[in-house]
Amino acid sequence: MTGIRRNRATLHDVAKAAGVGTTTVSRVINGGRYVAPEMLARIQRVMAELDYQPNEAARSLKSERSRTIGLIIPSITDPFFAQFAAVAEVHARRQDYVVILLTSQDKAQFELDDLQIFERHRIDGLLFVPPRSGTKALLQNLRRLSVPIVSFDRPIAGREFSSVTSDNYTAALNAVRHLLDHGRKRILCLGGDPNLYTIRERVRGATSALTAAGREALVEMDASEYQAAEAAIMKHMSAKGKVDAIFGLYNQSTILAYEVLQNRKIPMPERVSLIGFDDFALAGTLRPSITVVKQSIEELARTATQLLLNHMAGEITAPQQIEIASRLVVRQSCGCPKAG
Amino acid sequence: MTGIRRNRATLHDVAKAAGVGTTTVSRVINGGRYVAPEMLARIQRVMAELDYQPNEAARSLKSERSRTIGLIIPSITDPFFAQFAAVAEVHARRQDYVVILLTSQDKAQFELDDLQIFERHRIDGLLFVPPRSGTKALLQNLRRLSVPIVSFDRPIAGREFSSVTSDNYTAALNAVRHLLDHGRKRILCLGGDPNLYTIRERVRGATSALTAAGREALVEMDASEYQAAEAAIMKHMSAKGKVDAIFGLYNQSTILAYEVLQNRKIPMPERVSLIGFDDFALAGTLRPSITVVKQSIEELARTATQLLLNHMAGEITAPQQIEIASRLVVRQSCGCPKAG
DNA sequence: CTGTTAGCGCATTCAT
DNA sequence: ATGAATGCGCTAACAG
Repeated sequence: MTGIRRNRATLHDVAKAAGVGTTTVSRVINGGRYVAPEMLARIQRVMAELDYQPNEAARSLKSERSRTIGLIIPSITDPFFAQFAAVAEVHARRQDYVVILLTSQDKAQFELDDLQIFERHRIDGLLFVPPRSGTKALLQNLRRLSVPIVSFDRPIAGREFSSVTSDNYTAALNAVRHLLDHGRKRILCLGGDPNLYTIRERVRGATSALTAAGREALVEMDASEYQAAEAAIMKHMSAKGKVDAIFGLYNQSTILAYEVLQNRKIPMPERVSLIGFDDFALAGTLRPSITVVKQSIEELARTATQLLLNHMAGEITAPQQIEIASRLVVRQSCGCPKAG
Repeated sequence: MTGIRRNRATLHDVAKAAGVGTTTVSRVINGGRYVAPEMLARIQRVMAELDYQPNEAARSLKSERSRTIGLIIPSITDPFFAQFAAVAEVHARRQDYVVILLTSQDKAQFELDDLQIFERHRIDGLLFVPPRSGTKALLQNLRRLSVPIVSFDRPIAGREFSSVTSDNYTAALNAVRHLLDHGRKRILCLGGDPNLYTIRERVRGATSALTAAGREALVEMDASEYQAAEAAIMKHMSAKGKVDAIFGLYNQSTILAYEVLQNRKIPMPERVSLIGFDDFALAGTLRPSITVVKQSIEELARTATQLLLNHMAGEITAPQQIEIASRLVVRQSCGCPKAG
């Protein structure tokens, strides 16, 4: 539907109609302090009558605050980032900020483009997921923005900006320990982009646990497609030291591992047990249900947003690196005798 | 990280540094028409040197266009709406629009709040999912916005605004026919909020198919929790005319139906077959895999966004009601002898 | 407590 | 093809 923009009432119109100066009306808009109660009531009534809505562009131009927070995530269809966006929106809104959403497809160039758009829109703060490979250009552009910034899920090299991440290392270490405690000896870490900070940390954690237990760290990164996952798994199944457990480094590889084991009729968890990093819908519904490392997305997101808002309010000035603990959600696929 | 806002270069600074008037610089920003080639190059160089980025607030104030599109969806964590948001963002961006995301929790009051926020930000167009119950206040506020509007997934009463929806009625009708073709005689339609347009249409379509076939329409709307779904299903399983098929009216009820049948060890699809409305991750991975009605979300979203952009460009003025066809994705749960 | 005034940065007549 | 001048709607001194 198309609509002709009517003549909207301006602050001046309100002032005139109420028989007061513009300052007073402006004060009412901004909380009504130092305004006589009757005056305030009158002006509010006039504003309602005229359907007055302040023009944010004008406010922004004058006040140098756009009441806007920029959000850059790789993709909004990834449930992990979607939940981040959801939480950020809610908390930002509580402080009268509005979220402008831009996605980066995890591409460095897109991310730079996004930053430029945000520069033009003069956002007051930025929440963002850094691209796989942080370039020097990225750092430059972040500085140029000259607003508070908090990175999410992955830190930015240099500790120059605040970040909120999961305890990928520790969580992976604990997950693998859990498999070792089940008596598993040959554990395959499967899948994930090795350029990703989170994946690298998880591999590092898993490797730590394995070497500490005197076990070999088996890692196959290429498992983003069913074929590749199957090849990787079957390679290790037919080797002399057959694997007896798989640690899925992220959602996709966990699900593919599950499918491969199902299709190959390899008993799970009896013959091969499975733990995945990241919970997912239906992880508890599949048979066997899948044991996973569950990140506290809500807490991650809330922490990041609050930290940003604190920075924006000037309450915190030094950059902070915050890590949020994940927990193991024990289901059936690891070998624990639990119900689904 | 906190940052002090540096003195950003303004259009005036650029003009001065380039030794030209502000008009010429403004022309360069807006496409560079009617500017001598050398001049254009020089100004662009100066802009780059000064890291000049136009202030959108000022442009908006002056031009009455914010280069902003408002997007209201019930929730960003719902994969259906997330994909809508993703597609909208991409297409909006191509036309140099930025998307401001607001969620409504499917609450009428939130939606009104969202509209007010958008009114202040002077969005140039609105994409939105109407709340369950459209009030007259909603219509008023939509009109007051006085910008092009396209509703998504659900129409707005009155055909006053454009809408893009799925062919819920027809798709449901076809799905139930498919079950009837399999020789199923007692089909239970399960779950969904009866206040939702989409659900009502699906029930209507299913009912149509059933009555046309001389079958009774069995409908149980209360199945949003496992307990309720189980009670509803088992009630119809133990009745004298046992159900032999279930039509899940939306994701959640389909999944719950699947779980109930699994837990009760009711052979699927032999004893009871299942079709769900809406595809979902792992629908093809579960055993048996689930046959679903798959909406063309990408097409829905693209159509809605393009329609809005067309309205905004003034290329289309009359409101349009567009319906996008869904298709049946045949897997195992309906009884078809297909591989998973 | 309240009004007057002066820009914020830009797009746009209107000249030239 | 270019420049000077005006004002978009609002906030923030400042004066009262």
